[in-house]
Amino acid sequence: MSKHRPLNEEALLLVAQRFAVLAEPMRLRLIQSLFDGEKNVGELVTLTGGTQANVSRHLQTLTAAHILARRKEGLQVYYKIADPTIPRLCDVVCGAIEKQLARQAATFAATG
Amino acid sequence: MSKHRPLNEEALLLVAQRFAVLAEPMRLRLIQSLFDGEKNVGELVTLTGGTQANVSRHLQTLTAAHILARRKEGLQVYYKIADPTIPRLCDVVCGAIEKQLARQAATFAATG
DNA sequence: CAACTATATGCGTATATGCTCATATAAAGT
DNA sequence: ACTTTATATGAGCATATACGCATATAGTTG
Repeated sequence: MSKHRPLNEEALLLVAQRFAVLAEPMRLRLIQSLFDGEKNVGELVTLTGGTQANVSRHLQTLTAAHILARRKEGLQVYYKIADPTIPRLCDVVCGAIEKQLARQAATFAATG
Repeated sequence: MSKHRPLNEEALLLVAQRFAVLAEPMRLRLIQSLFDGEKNVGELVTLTGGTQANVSRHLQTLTAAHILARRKEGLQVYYKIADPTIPRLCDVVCGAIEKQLARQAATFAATG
């Protein structure tokens, strides 16, 4: 997007959609819970504190976006992070937010 | 988020909010238009094809998120990208999408 | 100060989407 | 086949937000 030629409308929508998928706290919780390896739905329900229905829905959304991958094993369904760029993406955003908060804290300390 | 300890609820909300800001096509168009330097609202209206009111609102949103910075010069207001991580962020997402589309294309070609 | 220009904003509406409850599906065990 | 367990999904509700229209504000020029 910065190194490349300007995106056409279609590509732009895809980028927006991808950001939208990552713009839900519960989905971020799920992603975070999966950073240390695959887990089944029940485990994710426990870890995130969400309801089973809601967790299942969000897992659907993340899988449809090719961010997670599904693996069925008997009654359980195991999910894992399928998109290797996700951790980097999250790191970049976290870094930006940390910097922003630090700057705000500094400004507050200086002028406040 | 991956290298760091798990985020607390508050940080998680901030990350989600930041992704949400980037999840709108018009805002991505504005960001894209600003990759080659600052522009005023009128120029951005022309470049993006949006209405003045809508462009102004989205610029507000982006500025509130500290993604853009505002500079007033007479009647005009100039905006520019203030967050240096934005281009990288967009590149990461674009790269992921390109890979995904390529993989889908390959699968389609292989299996018919 | 009146007219004009550039930008911002209040308000109403339409749409999208997250959440819950109940129920469906699928797989396993008895 | 029936029951139990794990996961998915349909329906309805509540909320968020993008957009358009009209208007307000700020700054400039005559």
